[in-house]
Amino acid sequence: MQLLPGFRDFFPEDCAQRNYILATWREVARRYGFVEYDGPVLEPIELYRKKSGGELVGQLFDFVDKGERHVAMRPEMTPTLARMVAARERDFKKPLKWFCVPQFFRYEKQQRGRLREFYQLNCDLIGEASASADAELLALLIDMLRAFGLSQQDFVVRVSDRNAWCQFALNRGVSEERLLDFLAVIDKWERASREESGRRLAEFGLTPEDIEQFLASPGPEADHLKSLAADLKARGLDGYIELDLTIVRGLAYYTGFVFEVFDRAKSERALAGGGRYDRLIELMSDGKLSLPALGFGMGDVVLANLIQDIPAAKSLRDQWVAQQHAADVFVVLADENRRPEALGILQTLREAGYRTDYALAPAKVGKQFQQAEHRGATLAVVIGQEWPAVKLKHLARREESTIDQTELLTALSPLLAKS
RNA sequence: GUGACCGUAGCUCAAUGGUAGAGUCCCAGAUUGUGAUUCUGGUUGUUGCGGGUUCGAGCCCCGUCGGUCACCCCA
Repeated sequence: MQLLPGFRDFFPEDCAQRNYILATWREVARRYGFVEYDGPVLEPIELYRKKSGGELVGQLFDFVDKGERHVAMRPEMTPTLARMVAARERDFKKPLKWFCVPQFFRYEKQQRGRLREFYQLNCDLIGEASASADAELLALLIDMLRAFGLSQQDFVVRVSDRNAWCQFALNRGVSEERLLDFLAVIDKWERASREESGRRLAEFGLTPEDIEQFLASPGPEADHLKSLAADLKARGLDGYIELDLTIVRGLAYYTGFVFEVFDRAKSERALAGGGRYDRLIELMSDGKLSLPALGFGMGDVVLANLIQDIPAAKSLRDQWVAQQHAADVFVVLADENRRPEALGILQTLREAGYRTDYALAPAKVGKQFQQAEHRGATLAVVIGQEWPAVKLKHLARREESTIDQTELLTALSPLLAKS
């Protein structure tokens, strides 16, 4: 039996690496005062038809359940979040700072950095319309990536503003109904040829020169981004962002400020992306409630690739993983006749909270030390003929002492104190 | 969904159309109570799968499944 395409087994090492990412996401989000929430993995398909539109609907893992409901595995969090907020908005003080680390499903052809199943950190800030909220979210995003050992040399946040383009277009006579079509041309600007873009722009009475000129000197339409940059400069984080108006993003619901994160080497896909969606909650609540909101998503697949590529980030991760797996104490049974005493010690150590391991089957002492080494143990306790005395050995320092077994716990604890 | 390339041991890879191999990993040993290195021995394949051509196919042809990359889009 082979795996379904785009799905993963997590063997212990993979699982530890995944958990490292999830744990770091949670730690940094909480550092910024965000609280965790979650929702169902399965939703009625209408939830996504109503909002996501276009691409995402075509990528749904959907089916009809036994109650003949048409359902879909969640491909993103924002619709669920909007529903949750709309349902109990009055129970929470504003602004809401919520995050979650859900597993998502999208029926796409898999490639590097893109699977059919993945984890994604979602951070959303709801109920605050000011630019300071935009800056706060960007600071969180930047610190999040820095927590993985990534630096200014490794990634860049490209920030943009859809409103700047909307004003630009309206000032030049583009009708309001055609704004989304116009944004789609800008979205493809970097990937399409100049001729191709020119042909599309002609429909709006514009030329590539108009676009190039605006990109070079945006004018007052981009003032919002300037105050954003000032905020980040005060935090010393301005080196991580770049103004790039070619960022527009595909999703239809973004209303203003938008951004994407890329690795500097450009060898991976986008690491994260997000922006403002000030009208979405209103749409999801059928007009009953209107709250400004913004958020971003960061997937585990591209991030894991980048961590693997950047030595500093890789070494941080490996350190974390090794520490997760390491045993504190390994009990070496040097004399089979002392097995009952050894099991007693083993149990005492475990009840004291130490990660303690031993060889299940009788084995030579040398082999048991090999196992202790392999388990990353800090200490070995040798139990044998000298009972009731035992030997306590610090494996890395290769220092051994003989003590009475009743003194074991007091002798152990200073050696295992975390530095 | 479209196109190009790829598919050999758990992993990394060899094998002019002529008996499928190496390294690594794993396991067991090297004068009966201490970790490394080393040495010795051992296990592993319907060559992704199914057809076809041929005296003979890992190799050539077709299909299929899976992977990689590009398009598309995004995490």
